[in-house]
Amino acid sequence: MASENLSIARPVLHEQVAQRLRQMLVEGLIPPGGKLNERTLCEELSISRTPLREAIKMLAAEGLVELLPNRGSVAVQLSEADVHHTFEVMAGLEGLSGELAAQRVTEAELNEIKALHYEMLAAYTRRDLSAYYQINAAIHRSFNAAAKNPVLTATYNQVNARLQALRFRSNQDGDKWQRAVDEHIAMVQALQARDAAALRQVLMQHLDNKRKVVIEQLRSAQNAPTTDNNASPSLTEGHAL
Amino acid sequence: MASENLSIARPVLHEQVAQRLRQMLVEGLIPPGGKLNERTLCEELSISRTPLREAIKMLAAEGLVELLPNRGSVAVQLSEADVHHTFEVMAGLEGLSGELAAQRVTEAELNEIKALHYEMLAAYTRRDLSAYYQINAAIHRSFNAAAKNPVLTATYNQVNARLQALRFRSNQDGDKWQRAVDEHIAMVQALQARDAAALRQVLMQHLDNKRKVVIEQLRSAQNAPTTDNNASPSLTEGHAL
DNA sequence: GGACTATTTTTTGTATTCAAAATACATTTG
DNA sequence: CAAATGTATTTTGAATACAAAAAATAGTCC
Repeated sequence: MASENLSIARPVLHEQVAQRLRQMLVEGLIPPGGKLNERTLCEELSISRTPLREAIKMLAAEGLVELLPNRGSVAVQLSEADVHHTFEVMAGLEGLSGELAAQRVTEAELNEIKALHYEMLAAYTRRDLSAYYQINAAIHRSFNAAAKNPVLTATYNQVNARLQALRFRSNQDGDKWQRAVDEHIAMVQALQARDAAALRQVLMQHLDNKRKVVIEQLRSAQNAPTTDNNASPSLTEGHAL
Repeated sequence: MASENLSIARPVLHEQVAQRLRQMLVEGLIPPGGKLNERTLCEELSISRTPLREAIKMLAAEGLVELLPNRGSVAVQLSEADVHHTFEVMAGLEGLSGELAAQRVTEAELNEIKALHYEMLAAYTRRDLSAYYQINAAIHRSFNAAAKNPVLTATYNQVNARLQALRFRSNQDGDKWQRAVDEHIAMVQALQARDAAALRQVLMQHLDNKRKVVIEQLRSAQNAPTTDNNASPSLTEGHAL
């Protein structure tokens, strides 16, 4: 868990395949609930079934796919309760991340976060949703990095990956977007003040609001299902976390 | 993620193997840093390499083993920093568990926890460490169950599994054991009062203290290494969480 | 004798093969 | 025609076979 290898990464097939499959799941190329046909995927990726199956087992352990004994595997399809629970855990992890970041953030890191924050405000002012998302994600990564706990980062990323596959797009609504931005302002203030409790509070609230938006969207998407070729309640493109 | 099957569970080999390997890792049959020789394990478990390798990939995704490209896999050996970081995450998850449990615990659950608590006090009074551990684990499971968040439970268990392989034995010291018991008393009080913030605080403090004890033991074990046949810093038997 | 290299052996990674289960399809029967 | 049953096909599960890399061993040279 500590040994890092600096030599040029020679590709290990099952690792490459896992990475590729993760991408396909997050990008919705394999929709939630969609089946992972081994033969088809082997042909698409030009590999044999052995490394493919090994990769699928890894994704199953990560909670991205579900194994159905003797019936293959499908991309996880989170129920509304699942989404609720997952966001609760994400909020807890974000809160912890904030607490630790407030204690451990360096001046340089704080400065970079502030810079990103202003970039985000710019994107918001322009109502540039795409740029906003990218910067938003970068800010969250920076908070995580400032917390300086690789186990937390890994756990966070793993849980987050399941939500990414939902491909929701929050902050469509102007009101909620404004609120999210307000929360971001409070975050930076709390971080600068090194106020762990406050930062935790803001981050958890932030995630809580995001959860509400996502569940709301999930519901409306369920009521008005799109004419999707493959059965899936996936929403529009874009990653909101 | 939601579908449950009540039909007779037919064993799936890679799943069985993964379970068996987890057991071997937690029980120290495969010591931290120990190599997982595929041929040997195949013979021991009377299976072919395919399901074994699939199981190993799952354990790697769970963070219990590390994959060394072209060189097989080894049981993770947590550095002191790793242990520190892992406990930090555990504390965050426990804290969240407590917060949710305080909000959601039923009277029946609370009652059972109180019963377990008194059993624990009995075990402590008798200085019955083995019984204490078992009851302690049951109490923590009950808290988790009361939180009613399966994602949290799964995440908690996965992170916890890595620590289990350390096989440490805290509370040897009378003073620290007393403190742990005091914390347990505070836990039950906070839960009964449905005081989420207080329960979170106590649980995080509890984990924090446990972390200190474990790291202390890790250090003393490193300084005075036992005449172990296989290279491993594993301590005495017993699971302290 | 020690360090280096060549060769053998072992071990891991991947592909292929075989077996079993599930699904799809066709046929029969009420 | 619908339901049920039997058969063929597909798909998954597991074992074996083959290839490549790493480790171990032996031999050579200085």
